[in-house]
Amino acid sequence: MPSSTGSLETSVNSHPPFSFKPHFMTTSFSDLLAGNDDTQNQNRGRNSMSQGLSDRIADRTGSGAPKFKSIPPPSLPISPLPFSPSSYFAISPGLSLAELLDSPALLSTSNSILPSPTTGNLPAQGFNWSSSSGTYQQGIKQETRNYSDFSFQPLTRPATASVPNFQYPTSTEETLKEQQQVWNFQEPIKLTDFSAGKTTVKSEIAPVQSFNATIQANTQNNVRDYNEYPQPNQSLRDQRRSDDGYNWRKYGQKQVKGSENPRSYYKCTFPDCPTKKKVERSLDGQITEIVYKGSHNHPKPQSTRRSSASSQPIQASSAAPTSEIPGQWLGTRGTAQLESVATPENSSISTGGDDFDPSSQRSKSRGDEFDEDEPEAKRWKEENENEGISASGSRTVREPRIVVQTTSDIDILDDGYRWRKYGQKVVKGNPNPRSYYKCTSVECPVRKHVERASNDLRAVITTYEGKHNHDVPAARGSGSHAISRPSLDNNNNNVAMAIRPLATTNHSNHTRINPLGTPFTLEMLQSPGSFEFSGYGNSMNHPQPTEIVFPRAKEEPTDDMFLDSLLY
DNA sequence: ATGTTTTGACCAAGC
DNA sequence: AGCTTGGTCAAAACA
Repeated sequence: MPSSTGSLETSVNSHPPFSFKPHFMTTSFSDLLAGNDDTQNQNRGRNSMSQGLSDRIADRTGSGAPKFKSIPPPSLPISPLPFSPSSYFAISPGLSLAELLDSPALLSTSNSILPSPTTGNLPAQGFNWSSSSGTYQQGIKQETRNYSDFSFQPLTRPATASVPNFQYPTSTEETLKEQQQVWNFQEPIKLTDFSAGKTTVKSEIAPVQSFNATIQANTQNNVRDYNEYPQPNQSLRDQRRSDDGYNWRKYGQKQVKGSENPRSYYKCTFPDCPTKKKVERSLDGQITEIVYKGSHNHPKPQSTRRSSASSQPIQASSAAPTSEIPGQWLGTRGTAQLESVATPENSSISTGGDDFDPSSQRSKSRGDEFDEDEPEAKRWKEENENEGISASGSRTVREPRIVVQTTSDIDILDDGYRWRKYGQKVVKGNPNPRSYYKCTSVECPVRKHVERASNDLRAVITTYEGKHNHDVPAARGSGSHAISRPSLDNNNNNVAMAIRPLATTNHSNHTRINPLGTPFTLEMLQSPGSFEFSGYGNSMNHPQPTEIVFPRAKEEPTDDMFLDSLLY
């Protein structure tokens, strides 16, 4: 292995604790629990920054016109971990599960689903993850505090429910300003891996917190008129600012098999930072997939010259944006640096340890960083809603995938079993990579692979092979998951295929962490134990380190049953 | 002068 | 053992 591996292993260990801190409300759960004033800091920062927003915009654009798509979505503030990480996963004391379930956010139906290419995502799981507490979380603290400081803090305006605000007001500036603090969590985020990261295996000290997160900005259903927003020309400088805040150095490019899109390899330029990312972009320059690996072991550079501005080609076409980048990249004419968008932070997911320090520049000023650029919420929304926009306003179907892969190769997919990813391949006839997983149980022969249908990116095909010779492993920190769910054995054929057509409604921005609203699909009926929720909207998948477990739809064919299981 | 990108070559893993 | 493929290196080119 390259030398980089070595540094990776060492640096990762120093990573800060992982935290997942959804700021569904003005005050995050964790804040409510711990009285963390980080949010306050953030809010202050945002407020202050919003004051000078117009000025900054004017300064930047020269026209005063806001540039909505030129800048990465607001990175989620990553707050320090002044207390047990478990609190990050805990539901506010005053908020019961029932309340959560009753909340509009949870109960609202949304058909906006977007499957992870590798796993279906059950929004509920994401919710579980974010809202649960339990032994697993403690385990995180104990075992993996050195790794990822994972903070998930969508800041939203006050809400009655503990869910991100997915609604996105569109027109007025006031609204936009207001939305600056709103994180439109529309992308299904799958967080599947919290197991030990392989990058730290050598250390043999403490398993490192890691996770796999797949963020899919599938927005084809949320078509918005491109002309609906200002489309100022974007200067190079501005575009350079449109990054994830980190500096990346491109160290390679490859043409991967099965895809005509070249893949670029980037490393974080910070000394000894193990973070890498792969960016795949289509021939027209649009990013089709971003895969992050590892996590930053340093705060985001404060330098005005952020990341790879250089690392990403800038397509400045003032007249005819031919290659709009999906999601946030598509925004302004010209283009974009994808990476920025894709960065876990921007996605409200951060593997990096940066920002964990409340006193860090980032923590304090993150809001500034983005707000000064533009209304984040709007941009974010657009980015998520739009898959691609041509100069004429027509859209292309884009489905950029943002995958945070950290170092672990153990996945706990949402079927309750633990899976080890042992390969990924692009098979003939389907340009979409197929992720191969093995059940991690000893001597269990079951394997499965997941791929996105070639003819319909909204469909995910999950194929199972073999039969589990064991029960569903108890969920870490809970076990309820395993308990409630019948083993795959019960009806597992040697080979089962689950095809999950994704809903194609136009309500992605309404997507919520809503296990109930997710349509039951063919997969639920066919999948031998694995029901993978997905959504265009918010969908976070998470291993089962949570106490709140949403049973698989397959097993809970009805909402009532589902609720019952949750409220037992 | 410095840092980044490009790109062909090399290496390792998987089959 | 050989082939394929993905990931990385590193020198040259570029900014």
